[in-house]
Amino acid sequence: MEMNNPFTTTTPIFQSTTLKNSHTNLLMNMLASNYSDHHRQIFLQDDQIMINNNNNNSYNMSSITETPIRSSTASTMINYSTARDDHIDEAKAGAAGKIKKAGDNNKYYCRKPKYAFQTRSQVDILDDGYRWRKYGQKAVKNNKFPRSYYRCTHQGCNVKKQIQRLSKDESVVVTTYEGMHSHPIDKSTDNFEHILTQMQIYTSY
DNA sequence: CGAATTTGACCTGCGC
DNA sequence: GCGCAGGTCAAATTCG
Repeated sequence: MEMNNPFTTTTPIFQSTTLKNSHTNLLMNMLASNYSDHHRQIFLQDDQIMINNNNNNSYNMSSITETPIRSSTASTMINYSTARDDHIDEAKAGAAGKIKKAGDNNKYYCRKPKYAFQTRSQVDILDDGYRWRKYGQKAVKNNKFPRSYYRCTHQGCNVKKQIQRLSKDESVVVTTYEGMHSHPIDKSTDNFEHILTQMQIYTSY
């Protein structure tokens, strides 16, 4: 399963508006200019996401095992991680890019990219150009705000995202995407500047 | 009336 | 096994 690593795209932010097939990548590129480990650390503490700093391919079963990359030049995008895919790949057990199934060394799940970024925003739902349907909402431990779960409505595209507001800083919204869209963006990108006005990139601390 | 959301039930992994 | 936490399902409800 070939996956696009979003961080490998180095297109400058404002030239990348031509990347109409992935508005998410656009946002990530936009954020890819002001990264610090400190940001990531803050996020990890707030959201209690475990991170695998050793990058030693010892992935957990958990869908939130992290594989940080480009630690010196990445972005306010918080992390890049792997999520368990739906189907099991038994043919390539042990190969890079697979997650070992717990309790069964012969079964490996495929990996999907999973990444998050945080923005300062008055509204929870930022218009990223794709169409989403909400399918769940859960209370989160140690957070007074609920987490909302969305799926891309495009047929055959099972990209998901989660949105939650931080308890410790109510102005910060964390959006986590899982998977890569397999189709063009659903909406015009004309409103991209409107997105920018919704967001204030997290540059303090 | 069809589509989207709400929301409690249900499922799974994990730690004890 | 049991309880907790996070994630998903799906019937009921609301929305456009």
